[in-house]
Amino acid sequence: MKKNLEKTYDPSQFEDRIYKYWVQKGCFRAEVDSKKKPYTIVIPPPNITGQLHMGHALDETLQDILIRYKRMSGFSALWLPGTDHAALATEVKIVEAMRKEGITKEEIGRDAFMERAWKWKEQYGGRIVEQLKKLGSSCDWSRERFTMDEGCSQAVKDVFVRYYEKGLIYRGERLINWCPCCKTSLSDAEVNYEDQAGHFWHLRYPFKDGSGYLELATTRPETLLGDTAVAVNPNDERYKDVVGKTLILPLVGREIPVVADEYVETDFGTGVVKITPAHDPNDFEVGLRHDLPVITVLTEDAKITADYPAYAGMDRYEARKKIVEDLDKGGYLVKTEDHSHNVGVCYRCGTTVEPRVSTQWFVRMKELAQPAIEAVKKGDTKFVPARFDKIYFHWLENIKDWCISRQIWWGHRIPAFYCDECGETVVTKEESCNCPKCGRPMRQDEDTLDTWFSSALWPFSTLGWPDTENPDYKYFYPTNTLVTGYDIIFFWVIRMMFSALENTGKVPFDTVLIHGLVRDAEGRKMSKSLGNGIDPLEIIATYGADALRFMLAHGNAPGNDMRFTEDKVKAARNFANKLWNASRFILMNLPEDFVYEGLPAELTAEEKWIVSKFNTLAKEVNQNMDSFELGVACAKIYYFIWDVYCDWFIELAKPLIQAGGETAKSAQNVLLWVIRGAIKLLHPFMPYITEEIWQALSDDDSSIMLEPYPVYDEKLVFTAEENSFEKIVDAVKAVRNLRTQMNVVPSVKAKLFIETKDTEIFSSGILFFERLAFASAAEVAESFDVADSVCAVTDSAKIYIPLSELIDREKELARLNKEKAKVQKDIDFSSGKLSNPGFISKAPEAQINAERDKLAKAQEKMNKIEESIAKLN
RNA sequence: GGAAGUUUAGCUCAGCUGGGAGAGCAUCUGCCUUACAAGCAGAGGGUCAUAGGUUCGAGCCCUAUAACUUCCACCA
Repeated sequence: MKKNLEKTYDPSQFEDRIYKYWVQKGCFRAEVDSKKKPYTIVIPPPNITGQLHMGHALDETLQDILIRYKRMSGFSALWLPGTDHAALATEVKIVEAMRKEGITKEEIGRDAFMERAWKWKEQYGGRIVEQLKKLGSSCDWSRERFTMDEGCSQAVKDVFVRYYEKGLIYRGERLINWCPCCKTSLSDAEVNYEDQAGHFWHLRYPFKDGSGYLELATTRPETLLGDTAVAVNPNDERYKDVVGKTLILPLVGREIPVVADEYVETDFGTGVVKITPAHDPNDFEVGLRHDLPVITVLTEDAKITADYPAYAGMDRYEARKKIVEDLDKGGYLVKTEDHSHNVGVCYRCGTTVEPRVSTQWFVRMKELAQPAIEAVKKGDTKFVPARFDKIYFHWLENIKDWCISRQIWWGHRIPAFYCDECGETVVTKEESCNCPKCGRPMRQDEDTLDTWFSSALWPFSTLGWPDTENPDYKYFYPTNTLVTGYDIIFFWVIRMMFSALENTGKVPFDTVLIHGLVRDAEGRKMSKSLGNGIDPLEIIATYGADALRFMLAHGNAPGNDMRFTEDKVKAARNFANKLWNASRFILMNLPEDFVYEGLPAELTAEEKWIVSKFNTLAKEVNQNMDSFELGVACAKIYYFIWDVYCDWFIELAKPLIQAGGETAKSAQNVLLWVIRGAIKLLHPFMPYITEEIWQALSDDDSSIMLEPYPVYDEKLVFTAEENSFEKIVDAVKAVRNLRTQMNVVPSVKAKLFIETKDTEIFSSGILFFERLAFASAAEVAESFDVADSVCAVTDSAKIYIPLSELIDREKELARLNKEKAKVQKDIDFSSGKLSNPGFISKAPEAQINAERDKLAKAQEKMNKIEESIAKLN
């Protein structure tokens, strides 16, 4: 079995090689297997425009940990990968690239543009996938999907037609969010709000009858051109008399009414609002209530329309300036105030969104939202952590209809056809169609669908739906865990929920594991504009994917943000190095002809000690993993490997190996058994190093990925009597501690006299004292009388160290008294608790017994300390 | 305006259904002990934001307060 490991841990030497090995061996492939339970994760498909960032790295790491854990735990575990066409984001990038070449998309036309876009996809779409592989992601690449591949596109059409036939989709003229730069509509979720400094212009509109003016305030004077009314609150005493009167719109001369509407706040501004139904969502609603005309004054790129010659062609901000000027000249401007307000911007290009009236397709949300709310209320789908269900409910309960049509080309074209002759509309899955009324060829809708419309179907469209007999769909759907950041609950999780319930009748997943953001060391969001982003690929190149993964998983709780610091990655790399060297030590100390036989039937006390600790670890790790406490599981494995296995058991094993013969052989088998188990537990977190070590420790080329995950084993539970090695550990610690306090350098060895009732255990541990407690020799007896010595005390032993030349009676007395005070505190605490009638009568029995046990041990220790003090006096 | 989160050692953060506060980094002391100085052995450091309450017992549960962060809505 002996294969050597390189002297230093260098992940760049093996990570890529191992990934290839896994792929070649088909380790990631999930099979439909009726003998196994399925476990499915669908990847949140990264955009084809994307480059791997820390957010992806965290998201993929968590998914890979889960999928590897489940795969090793005997599930048929499918992690289904793929990418998203990212309609608008991609189109923006392509248009940008074309602009540099001096071409516009209108010039080349739709077909040529699509050809170019597909080429772009071929060129860049694979990049992010290759980057995912660097992380060690164990996706089933044979099932890789794309939101615009044939199957997904089919599902999109199918759902659209289904919704249409059920009346869940409609087309209509509404005021929608419009990006004048991307020249498309946006859904509510695609608008971000930011604070902008602006002005508040107080204007006065004259009454037609010459009876003076009505003063109002606005942040957008340029929309005055589209005003069709002025509104006041019906309960506002100040304006009671003006309701119903007519005003003359300055600069335009249009006659507009004063209407009364509850929407107007009496105590904001002057209590008078100009109403521009075509360019403000609230005004639009007011307009509907009062049957006001809707006058669009801005073109699709936010310039004043030709209807207003004085301003025609001016950009909205240019027009604003000019109109304010003109208002001032005309005596309509009362004053200008500074005012900061929230402005909606396009989530892709950051341009200020312009509300605009246009004909769009909408999904009727009320009916769809209800089952999605109920599914989470019933617990069919759970959020981890649970608090995120509040955000989910809040959004769904206040949801408005979803604008799904986009005026761009890259995406799924809306499967609706219109007859230019008779105005008939047909929605169909067919590529083209003729008018059912007049028989003429129909014209397909020019628009495409919101990119999230196809993402919403991802959990089932990727598994073969709408073919509900598809074996993958039948076996792997519904999926199990969805892992994503809290920032896309609205965009994606909610839409998957209602889409799945409506179309498949089932929730798409049983658990949504939410993680936070990876921030920079100062806690700021990583962003391109700040330039504070850290490239995961660079970190991988320097420290290895295992170190990055471990860092991302370690000590992070679900839903919480984390800060990225290189120090944390270094700590993770150091841990990998530690494990690497421990493995190297084991290999170095195996004889040439060694054959691993597994856990020996007879175990020594120290072997039972480590086996028992490992068994407990396996139990806890499984529990933590099952409840998504990955960070906790990770920390426990770290602690076990470093602080228990390396710092204690390997040190204990050294003298055993030196002893040779059966003692050595047993120790070597236990060393191997535990490390093999430990790296299996660690494998989901650090897949590469554990595989590399596994293969070095194995005779064949089997993969650790295919090993069963360690679980708690009842047979490895020992009695308290058998598990007494902890007493030696305590004693060694006490001796070390004492020596440090006495400033004894390690090179000074001393003989130990161990006074204890547990003579058998301590006798068998003598060699450990020599090795770990700087002892030249050790003697064990029930009683000693050692002159001129200092004394280390535990609850089970008193250890005399004759270091006469170092002993200062006064100092030793002070030290023992300090120790005594500490133990006295323990005694007071426990006895106080035990003499509390409330505690005795109400606390669980196990708790009481544990307290009694603690008290007994403390008293034992106290007796020993008092003896030592007495001896000094 | 509504909601959520955070507040624990100098820094970054864990702490599972309530049972004497933990890690990493940093600091201090001593060690090149034949796997590892990316290391080993020790040490110091916390009124768990504040004030109440529930409980035999509270970092954890309840109420209020404060500071910070985020999300949603949005008043022209």
